Amino acid sequence: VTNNPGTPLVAAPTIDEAFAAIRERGLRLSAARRLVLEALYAADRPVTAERIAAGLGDRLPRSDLASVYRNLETLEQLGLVRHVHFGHGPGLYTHAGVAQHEYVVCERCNAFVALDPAELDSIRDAVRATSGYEARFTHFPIVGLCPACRDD
Amino acid sequence: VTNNPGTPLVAAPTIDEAFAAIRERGLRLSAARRLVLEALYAADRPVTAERIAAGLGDRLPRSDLASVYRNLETLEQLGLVRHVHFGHGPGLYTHAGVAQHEYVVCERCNAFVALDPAELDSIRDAVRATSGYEARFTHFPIVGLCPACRDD
DNA sequence: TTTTTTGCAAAACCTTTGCAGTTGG
DNA sequence: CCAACTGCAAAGGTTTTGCAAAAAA
Repeated sequence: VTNNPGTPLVAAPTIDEAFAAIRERGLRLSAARRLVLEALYAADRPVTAERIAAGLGDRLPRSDLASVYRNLETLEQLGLVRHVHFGHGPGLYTHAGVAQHEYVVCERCNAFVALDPAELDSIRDAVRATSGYEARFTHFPIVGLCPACRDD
Repeated sequence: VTNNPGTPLVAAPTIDEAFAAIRERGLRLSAARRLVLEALYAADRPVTAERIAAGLGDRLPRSDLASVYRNLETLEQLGLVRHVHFGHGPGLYTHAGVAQHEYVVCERCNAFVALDPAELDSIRDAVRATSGYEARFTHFPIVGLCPACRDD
């Protein structure tokens, strides 16, 4: 099972479409795997593996952290999950059932904005003009100071 | 001893100015501490703490990893050292004896370009216009695909 | 039934911390 | 001399891996 991250089988899948995609790949929809997706769709914002394993603070059944990590990896290969790194600290995972967001994060207070890729095209253009690189802010976001922190 | 990272006592210090800055703060120029700076100035590109402790592959004496980390932190507080995170993997440290570089890194092959902050002003402007955030790419770089990797 | 997946334990990896002994000034 | 610093060892936080038992299809 290999698939490029960011290349979902289904664009912006609902949770049921995600379940179907798992079966279509010949993978099993185990309780633990379903729970990971349920947590991601319930949180609907980037969350840590730890928090998923804790059932989002016991709103859902708890599960084993190692299995959560394994399932997140599998689901990411299927394009059903993505993860992003906000500065130091653990990675944050989201379901792919939203437009493929890119992020701008505050280095100081961790406040973030999630933007549609199209909104960042002017930034991407500026990066391309300056460096020749094709920037993507889905996995590693733009880091800086939010308006509040900028003014101390 | 506290100082904002990125606020060096001396702008773009030579290694000898760095030595002097340590003494001016009442701190000691121990052998281990000198070695950290010598490694950073010898490498002249971002390197891991591990590699510093290994004497850049035995080009310099080896030293203790924990002490290297402690010294890097101290030196960073003095504004003589900075560190940057290129994707996953260990942090990379540089001396501050160059213009305060900002980085653009390839997510795939790790190739990077170090740019002077002024060169990134158009990018910073685009980020400010899009998000209101004041972007800095010194600690967390812009991540994307380099020209070679973009074309597979 | 058979292959995948789980749960637990252990390890891997990077970084920090505690502490007794050493050293720089 | 004495605070600052070191080296070593141990722990902390995040993620991965090995393996026998359990469960999905």
